[in-house]
Amino acid sequence: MKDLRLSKQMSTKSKRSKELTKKQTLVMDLLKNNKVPLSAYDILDKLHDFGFRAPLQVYRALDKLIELGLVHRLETLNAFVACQHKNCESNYKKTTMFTICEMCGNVHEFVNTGLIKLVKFLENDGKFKTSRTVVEFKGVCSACTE
Amino acid sequence: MKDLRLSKQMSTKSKRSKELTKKQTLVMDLLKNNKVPLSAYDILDKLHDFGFRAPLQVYRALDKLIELGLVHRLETLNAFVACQHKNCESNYKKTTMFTICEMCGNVHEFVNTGLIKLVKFLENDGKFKTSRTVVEFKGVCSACTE
DNA sequence: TATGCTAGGTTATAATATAACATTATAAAT
DNA sequence: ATTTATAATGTTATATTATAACCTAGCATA
Repeated sequence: MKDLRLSKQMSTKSKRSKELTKKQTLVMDLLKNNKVPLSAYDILDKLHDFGFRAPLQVYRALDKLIELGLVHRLETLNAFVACQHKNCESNYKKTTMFTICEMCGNVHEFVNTGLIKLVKFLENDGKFKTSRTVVEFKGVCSACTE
Repeated sequence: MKDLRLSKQMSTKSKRSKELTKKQTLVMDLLKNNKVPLSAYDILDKLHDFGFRAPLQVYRALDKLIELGLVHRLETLNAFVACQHKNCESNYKKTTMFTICEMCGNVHEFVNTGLIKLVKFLENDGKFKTSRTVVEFKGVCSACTE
């Protein structure tokens, strides 16, 4: 026989910490289905018929998704992509890197241990306590070079 | 006796490749005298009495200064700083890194060989030809941690 | 039921950046 | 000296990105 109380607790916790709201899910799914980054206003346009009527609705959903590590913001594009890892859970959530092809717009996300070491070095040295890293390589991908 | 022709040639060449225009110099000097980054509109305000009347005048000067490696754009701030090296001449012009203190606004620019190696690795591998790197560490500097 | 918290709705506006087009200055070439 | 090409400048309008302010609703729990 099920323990309803525990079950309820868990579902509550689950709802609070993991489940996305309807709007958050719409934005997440849209980004997952796009290889290239989308701007907030791209998202607003594409989701207009699903109840997004104002930029703030998009930005609020994005804020939450970014906080959860499910989405990353590309600073050089003012645009957003779904995380290409298994949700950037772990430590690397804020230590990820991107190549951004200026020809085709494709973005590749990767992790590099050197960067992580550098962040630790800065902190151990007492110089700088990093809360977020932004690493973006702009250039041309191999497909577009040929 | 001086060779005036040569002298003239040199001054010409100098003018073309190195000397800044009046407006470019005004922006450069302003940035050099500010420890913290300035936005384009900060610059517009501060230089209004020196003939800057529209954003485009600021952006054009900035474009040139950035092209020359005298100024860097901080993507996470939409703001601009004078280069802290000897003008980022060499190879490192586009491979520089920043720590940005979110408490006091101070910015520190530095070069890291690991980053340069990573760029070369990406390229040698045929994966990605980088034209520009953006590396910004957001966090708290040592002065603000105490 | 009261309380607090998170999410959502809406309007207006702030902040950042560029388009388009006309004019001027400069250096090099003839 | 005049022409030509290039870079810089001036100006107005507009595009793009992001947030403020304020209000309402749902939901969990004390």
